[in-house]
Amino acid sequence: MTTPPLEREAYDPHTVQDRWLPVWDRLDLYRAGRAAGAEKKYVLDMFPYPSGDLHMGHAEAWAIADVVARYWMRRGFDVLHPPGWDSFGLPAENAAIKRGEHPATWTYANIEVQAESFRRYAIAFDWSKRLHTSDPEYYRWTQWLFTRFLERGLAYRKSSAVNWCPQDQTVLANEQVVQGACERCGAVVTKRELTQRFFKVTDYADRLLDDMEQLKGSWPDRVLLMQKNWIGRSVGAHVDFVVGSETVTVFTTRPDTLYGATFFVVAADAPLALSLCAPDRLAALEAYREQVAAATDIERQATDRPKTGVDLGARALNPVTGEQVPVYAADYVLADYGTGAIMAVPAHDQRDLDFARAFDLPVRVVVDTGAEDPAVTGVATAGDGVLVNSGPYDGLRKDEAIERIVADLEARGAGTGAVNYRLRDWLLSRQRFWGTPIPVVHCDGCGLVPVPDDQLPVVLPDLRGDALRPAGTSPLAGATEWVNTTCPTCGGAATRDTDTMDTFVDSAWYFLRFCNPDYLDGPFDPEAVRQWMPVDQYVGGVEHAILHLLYARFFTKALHDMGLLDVTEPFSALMNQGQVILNGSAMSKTTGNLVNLGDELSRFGVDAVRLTMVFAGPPEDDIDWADVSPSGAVKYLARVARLGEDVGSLPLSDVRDVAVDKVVAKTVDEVTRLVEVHRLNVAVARFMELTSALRKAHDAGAVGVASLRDGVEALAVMLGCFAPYTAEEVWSRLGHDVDGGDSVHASTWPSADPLLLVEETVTCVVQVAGKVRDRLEVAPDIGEDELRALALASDGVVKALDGRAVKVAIVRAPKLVNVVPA
RNA sequence: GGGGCCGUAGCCCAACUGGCUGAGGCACACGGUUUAGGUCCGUGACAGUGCGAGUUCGAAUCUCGUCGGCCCCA
Repeated sequence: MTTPPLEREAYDPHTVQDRWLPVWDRLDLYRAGRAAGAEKKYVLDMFPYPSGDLHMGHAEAWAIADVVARYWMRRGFDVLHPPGWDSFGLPAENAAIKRGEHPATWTYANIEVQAESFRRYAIAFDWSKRLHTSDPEYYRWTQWLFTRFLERGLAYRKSSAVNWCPQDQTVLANEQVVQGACERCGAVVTKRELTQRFFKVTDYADRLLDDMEQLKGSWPDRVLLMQKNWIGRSVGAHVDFVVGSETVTVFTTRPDTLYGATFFVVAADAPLALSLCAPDRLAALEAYREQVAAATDIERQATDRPKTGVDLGARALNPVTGEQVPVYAADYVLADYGTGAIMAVPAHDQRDLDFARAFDLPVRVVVDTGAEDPAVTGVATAGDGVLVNSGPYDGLRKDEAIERIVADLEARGAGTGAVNYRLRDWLLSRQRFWGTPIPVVHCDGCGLVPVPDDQLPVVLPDLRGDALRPAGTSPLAGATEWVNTTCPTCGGAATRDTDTMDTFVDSAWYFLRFCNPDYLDGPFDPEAVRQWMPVDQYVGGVEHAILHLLYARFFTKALHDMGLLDVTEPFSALMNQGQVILNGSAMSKTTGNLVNLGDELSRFGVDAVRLTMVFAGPPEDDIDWADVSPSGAVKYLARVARLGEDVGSLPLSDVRDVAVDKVVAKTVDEVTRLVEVHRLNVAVARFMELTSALRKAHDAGAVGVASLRDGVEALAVMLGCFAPYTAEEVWSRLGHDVDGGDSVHASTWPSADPLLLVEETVTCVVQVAGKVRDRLEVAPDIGEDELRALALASDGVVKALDGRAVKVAIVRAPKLVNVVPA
């Protein structure tokens, strides 16, 4: 191919993009399996939601992951890097209502726009692995998996007080309620008593917690910490209190404080409060319950909130002391945590103490921590200590006491050691349209009947526009023809379940489907999954630290237990890239604080935007677009292109220049290490230094042409992972027949000749009292004594000592000697 | 209230297990190139590492305190 000469004056990135993109498409460079037989690597970004075109955040995340993917390709690994879309969800539905369309119209149009942007952005995707979760070919298998969970009792229905978003008109999982508000729309979440479907995540609480051990070091610590806190395992005991004719079990982490339990509290909104209440207190309780219903969970749990409650006129029998203590209903105890009831130990729990002081209840110290009496100070003592006022347990240390008391409770059948979790089961049903239909049929005769596998998928009916308006029940209920069906078991009249699944169900297993998205005989191809799983590098925002990552881990473990998967953890390594912000705050359409990715790409070109993204700082740091300089990246890339042109046009020769070879080897060595540990910004800095060094060598007279060519070639290969277009341009300038298949993106990562990395002399710094006074060129393997003698005799040292005696000379051969004067 | 992270030039950020008063980029200044204050090439200036103390032969790096910012849990 004859390439038009590159204009000196203007390096136009768009020309270069237009030149290479079609060539790459034809060469099909990134297909998984190209390096069949080589060790595999699976690189994955958290797949995007198709809301409009790609934005700056996408550009950062994919730029980072693409460097990793391309690096591994250059290193000879067989790399899977697939594109896909998390394409069910509310924004499509809301858009469809507004436009009077089907949600698919908006969704698939956006997917096409994003796909084209990814292509132009030069992400090294294997497009043959593309998937969309809203395709019937995909959600068929989401339904199939749901049925498996159902069969194993891992999916179930129950009635409970659930989170309800009044804006989106649907229930939400606990994980989707952030600070009391809907994670998606921000509306304040309320509670509703509804029958909903759940996944039994709590069955896996221990393993989700314990298996994090194997993720340590390759997942960010803070993500592991957040998951740990979310699961919230606490060890303690269940203790049975008898209230009237009922036995009420409480969970406590402090069974050692049973002697200090001076009252008993049930959650005001729990049904238990009503059943324990004395008849003459019912009116007061009802009034209080109304008040409580109006408060949000955040308000209820605020520590500085005045404690309120109602005396239920009942007594609870403490199984250890035989004491009868008063029973209150209060809102600081939550109905859905533990058993919804607690034994209150005001001396050693701050909230109990606050309540005791408000209601003038006794405070009895049973663990002597050495601190002052909580009844006096108002500060509960939660620390370690020795038991007092505790009958036979007096004098025991806290941990001994816990052990003994639990044993005694168990012996008497009044309690048992227990573990409690903060984690709740995952509420998966939604009252919205654009999601995976729950494949269950309601039959009067047979009850709830799962749709048989051979009748999947249960395809969404064609609803559009106003038919999708949320009304508190799923829009699917309005599709009469769709709802009315026959029972797969008895053949009689039956109705379909009208709820859809949380879109987090779709994304809890997509990484498995990616291994072979065309597989027809199951949700994923066991052979392909065995080959590619687990994901070697997962890249995504920290906002999924709990939600998606917890669900994906749960699915992986559950599928493992079903014998469908070998692995127990889906993602071996996780990287959280930062956000792209502007002028110190998040980009937002509503405030106009926004940079449009398409505009930036038009102004600076793809490579400059990609390079700016990775050069701005460590991948996990936020990038303030106002602080960085895409035009600087443009200039740098133009410099590289010119270097490629100049060096490429030198007459071929075998002459080498060891100095150049050394600089190149050193850069290759360093960049390799930097990319391995994802210090991509530093790697770019090294590229810039190498570029300057090669430029200088070239301008100095171009001896050692072979070294120069090899240097530019190595630069092109490495830079190709970051700035694929410019690198290809340079590669082609060096004489490679890209059109014929010799693309820089099919080349091999350079290796640094170890011999070139060895320095034959090292500069030894000679300090006197910590200040540099001389430098010596010494052999790298110089002996300590020899170096000490050399240093002491050096001019700088003699001068600095000025006749003073030497107390000691610290020698760190071969790099440093520090002479300490007496 | 508890726990964690961070603080390097005007700005963004490097610096392996403490060891050469510290990389790269942006912005800036000067010189050359130029019709051009643009591009390019070159040169240069700018930091003693938030502040205070300690440990050490030696501290950006370790310890303590303090100020400031961020995150998680409660």
